[in-house]
Amino acid sequence: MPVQVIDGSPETLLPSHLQKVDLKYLQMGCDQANKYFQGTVILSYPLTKLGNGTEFFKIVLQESENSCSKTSTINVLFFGRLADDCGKVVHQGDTMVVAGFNLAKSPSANEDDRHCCHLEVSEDAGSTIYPVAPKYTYTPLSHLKGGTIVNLYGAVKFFKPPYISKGTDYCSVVTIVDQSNVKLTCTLFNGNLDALPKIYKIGDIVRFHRIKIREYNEQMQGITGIGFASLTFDGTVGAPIVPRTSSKSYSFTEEEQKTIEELRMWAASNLSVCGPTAKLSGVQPMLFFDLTCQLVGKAEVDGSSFLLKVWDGTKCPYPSWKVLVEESDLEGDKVLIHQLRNLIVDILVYDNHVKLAKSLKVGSFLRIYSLHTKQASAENQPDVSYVEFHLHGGTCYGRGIRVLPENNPDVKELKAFMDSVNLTESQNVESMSSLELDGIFGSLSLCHFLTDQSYSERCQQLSVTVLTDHQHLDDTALNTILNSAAPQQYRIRAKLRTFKPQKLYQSVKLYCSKCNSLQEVPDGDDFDLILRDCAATAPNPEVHNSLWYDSAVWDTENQGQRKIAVHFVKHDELLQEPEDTLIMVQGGTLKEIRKLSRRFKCIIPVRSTKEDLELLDLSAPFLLQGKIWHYGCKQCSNQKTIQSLSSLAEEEPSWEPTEIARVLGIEPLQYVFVMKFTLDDGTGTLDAYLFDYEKFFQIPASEVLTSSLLQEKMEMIMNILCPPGTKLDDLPWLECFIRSYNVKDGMEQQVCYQIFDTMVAEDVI
DNA sequence: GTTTAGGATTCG
Repeated sequence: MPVQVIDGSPETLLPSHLQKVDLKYLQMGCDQANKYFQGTVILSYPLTKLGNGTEFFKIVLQESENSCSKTSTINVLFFGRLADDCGKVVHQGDTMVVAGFNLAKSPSANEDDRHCCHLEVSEDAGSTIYPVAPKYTYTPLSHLKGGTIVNLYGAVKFFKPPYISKGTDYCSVVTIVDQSNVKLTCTLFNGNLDALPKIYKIGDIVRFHRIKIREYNEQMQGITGIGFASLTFDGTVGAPIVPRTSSKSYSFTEEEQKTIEELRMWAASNLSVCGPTAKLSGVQPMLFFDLTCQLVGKAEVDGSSFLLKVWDGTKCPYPSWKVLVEESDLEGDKVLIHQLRNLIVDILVYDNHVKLAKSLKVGSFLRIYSLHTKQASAENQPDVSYVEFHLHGGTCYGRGIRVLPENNPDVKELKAFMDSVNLTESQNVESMSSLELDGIFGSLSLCHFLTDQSYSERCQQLSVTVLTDHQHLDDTALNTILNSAAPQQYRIRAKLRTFKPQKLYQSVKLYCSKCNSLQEVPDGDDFDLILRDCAATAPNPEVHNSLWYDSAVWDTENQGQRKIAVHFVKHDELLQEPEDTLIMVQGGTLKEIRKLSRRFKCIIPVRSTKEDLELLDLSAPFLLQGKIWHYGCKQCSNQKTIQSLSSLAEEEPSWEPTEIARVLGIEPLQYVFVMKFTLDDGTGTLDAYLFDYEKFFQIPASEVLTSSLLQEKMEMIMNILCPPGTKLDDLPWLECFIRSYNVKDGMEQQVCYQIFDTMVAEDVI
C-alpha cells in the first residue's frame, strides 16, 4: 500500500525500522532506505503529465520543527500512480510522512531557496506516503457561520442526484440535517461525477470535509470549495459502516463510526425516510415515485426526449404505453427485450436528462427519481386506458437518474428477484399477455380485480410461500427488523437457510390455549399400556345398559379373563348408524380400538368403577375420531362424570369434539406444528417460529402423526422450501409475514419472531 | 478563471 493514512502519532505508528531524518542531514550519497521525512504541505501544484505520459505531482513540504530556518522547505516530486493517488488527496496544511524516497539534486534550488536536494517518490522506487490524519472537528449544523470552511456530518433529508449543469460541472444539491434539527442545503459542483457524494437514498449519512459556508437568502448554504471531500454511508441502523467515496485515502476513526451510528439512530426516529419508492407491480396512475430497475434498452426519440426500456422483475398492473422507435435506433439485446416484453416499461426522459440517459450502459442498474406515471387513453379508443412513464425535464424534487453499483444491497436484492423470475417467466408471462390481449383492461375497477388475481398467481410462482393477507405492504429487510423495537409486524422476503426440528414428526406438539402450555404428543405405546392396565379389571356389569346407552360384552380367545365391553350411545332411545355413533369402550387393546375407530364415528375409552363408567387418565386420549386422537390438558381440565354425555345424546348429536370436551369438563389440547425457521435475506439472519394448526402447510397438524401420506407430503414441502445441500443463492424465496414480540428470559428481555398469515404456495403443495 | 444552482413536480 503506497499510501497509508496514519491516525495518530507517526513516531509510534510507523514501521519500527523507519527513522526520522532532519533536512540538515539529508545529503547526496547517504543511504536513505530506512529514513523518513515528515513535513507540512505548504504548497501543492496541479497534477500533470510528463512528456512520456507519466503522471506527475509536486508539493513543497516544510519541516515541522524547523520552520524559521531558511532551508526548512524541500520539494517532493511524485511520479506515476503515486502522483495520481496523492494529487487527489493532499491538501495544503496537511502533515505528511514520506518514506522510501530517492534523493536527487534540485535543479531549482538557486531560484526557490529550498533544500538543495529534492525527494523523488514513486511506486517503482518502493516509496510509501503516510498522510497524517488531521484531527478533524465537526461543526453542528446549528453552529454554522458564513465565510467559514468546516467539516460536517448530516443525514440526507433531500438530494438531487448529480446532473449535468449548464456550466462545466456536475451539480448535486443535498440538504442535510443533524441532531440539532437544523437543515443545511449544500450546492455541490464537480467536473468529476465520482467526486460528488454517492447518495442513493433519503436517510443516507454524509460526512463533508472542507465545505464552504456562506449566507444566501438569509440562510446558511454549503458549497464546494478547494479540497472538498465527502463520504457517504448507508443510513440503515446496524448496516455495515462502509464509506462510499472516490477518495483513495481518507481518515476514518472509531469515534467517527460512533458518530454515524448515533446519526443513524437519530435519523431513524426523526427523519421520514419512507421515500416514494415502488415496484412496477405497485404503480398507480398519477404518481411520482422512485424506481429501482435495470436498463435493457435505450433509443433516441428526438432531440428533447430519449427512451429507456427498463424492468424490475414485477409486472405493472396496468397496460403501459409502448413508445414507437425505429428498430435500428434501439440499443439492447433484442431477444431479451422480446422475452421480457410484458415486464418491461418504456420511460421517456426529457431535456436535461437526455444527455445523461444517452450515456447509460444497457444492463446497468438505475434508480430513477421522481418518475411520473400518467394515465392516458388512445384517441380512437377512449375506453382503453394505459399508463405513460415520464421523467420530466428539470430537477425539481430530486428528479433524475443515478446508476447504482452492482454491490448495492438493493441491486443485489433486485438481481436475486430477477433471477427467480427468469425460472418461470415464459409460461407466466404468456398467460398474462393473453389476458391483456382480450382488451378487457378498459375499466379500472376490472383491471384491479384482474391484477390482484394475476399478482397472486405470480407470487405463487415466484415464491414458494404466499401471504394470505397484507399483500399491499412493502418488504422490510431483516437487518432493519433486527434493529427495531418489538412488537411490530413486517412483510419479508427471505430464504430458508435451515429449520428445526429436522425430524418433522417432532414438530407436532399439543397446545393448551388456556394455559399456553405446549407438550409432547404422548406415544401410542403409552396409550397401549394404559389400555392394558384397564383391561386387567373386568367390566362391571352393574353399570351396563342405561337410559342413554346399550352395552355389549365380548370374551377373548386365549387371553385369560380379558373381556371387551362396548357401550353404544343412543339418541331418542334408538341406536344410530355406526358412522354416526359414539361408543365407549372398556377393556379393548390399542389394535382393537383402532379397528373400531374405522367403523364408528367416536370412541371414548373408559373403565368402570362400582358406581359408574369413568374416563381414563388424561395421559390417554379422551376421544378418538377416525385417525385423530384428542387429548385434554391435565392442568386446566375439571372432569365431570360420564353421565354428562347424556345431555348431548338427547339432542341430535353431531359429536363435535369441542362439545364432547365441554360437557366432560375437559380443556382440549390442540395439535400444532412448532418449528424454528432460520431466514436469510442477504441483509441479516433471523430465527422465526412457525406456530401453525393447518394454514401454513395446508396439512392439519392433528392428522400428521397418524398418516404416513401426510408426513411424506410435509417432507416433500420442506424439501422444496429448503432443499438439502443447496447453496443460499440457489434456495427459493419465501414471502412471509412475521411479528416481533418481547419475551422475558429471566432478567433478560429477548425479541422473538413468529410467522403468520403465510402459507405454502399452492403449486408447491 | 471559480460559472454552474441556490430543493419545492407534471408540455412531451
